[in-house]
Amino acid sequence: MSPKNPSVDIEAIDEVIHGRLRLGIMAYLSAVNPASFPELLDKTGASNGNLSTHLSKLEAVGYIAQEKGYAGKKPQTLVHLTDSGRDAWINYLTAMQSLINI
Amino acid sequence: MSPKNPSVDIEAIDEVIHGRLRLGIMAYLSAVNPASFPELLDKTGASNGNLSTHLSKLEAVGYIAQEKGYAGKKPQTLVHLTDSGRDAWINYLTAMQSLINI
DNA sequence: AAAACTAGTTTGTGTTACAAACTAGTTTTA
DNA sequence: TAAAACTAGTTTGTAACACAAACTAGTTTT
Repeated sequence: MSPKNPSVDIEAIDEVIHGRLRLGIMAYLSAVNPASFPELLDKTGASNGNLSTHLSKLEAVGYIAQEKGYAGKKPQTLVHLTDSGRDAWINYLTAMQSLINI
Repeated sequence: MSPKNPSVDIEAIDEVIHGRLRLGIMAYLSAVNPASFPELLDKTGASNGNLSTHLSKLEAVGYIAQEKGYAGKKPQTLVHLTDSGRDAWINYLTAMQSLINI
């Protein structure tokens, strides 16, 4: 419950998703699931380090899962959106929509 | 854009607006313009200090203007959305929409 | 066998968000 | 008429965050 009664409910915005890069990752995964690390690098334009960090953050809250395997002899991380992540994404969209429409 | 090759243009998201509280401020001002400081406090649920800081940030980039006057003998700051701010808001909505719809 | 490339992770630094503490004036209460 | 409480903000200190550079580790090419 909000302490006041705000008509712009910014508390409803999930900060874990809201961060710009994580938002991009989630948006992309909502359409393409799973996606590889290099694919996300390319689509989001992030640096390796930054992508790695934010994937860890999304994984820590259970919105994605990183499946570390191999494509031939090269290591390949596949990033999956989890059920919980998809739920959170839907909630985020709903919250943003009601905020934007006031 | 083809649904098989979605792109996520996170650069298009205006970070000044994207911050959660600033997003709330802009969203509220897009509907109620101008709004007083206490009104924004109430509607966003922010603390005074935090609201003050973020208003300064929005003012610094020219998205809002703070008109400091009096209501009777009490000081009253009226916060106006500027034309530039309204443009930025429209652009933000557009960018978010294309990111969300992939 | 050295160089270059792929696929990431760790680390260091500047930026940001937030609330607590503060300033300044006004109204109420004792 | 003092003191307390309230309104309306601003400044400041700290913890969290974003980001890129540097690093690890293995693979392929020259």
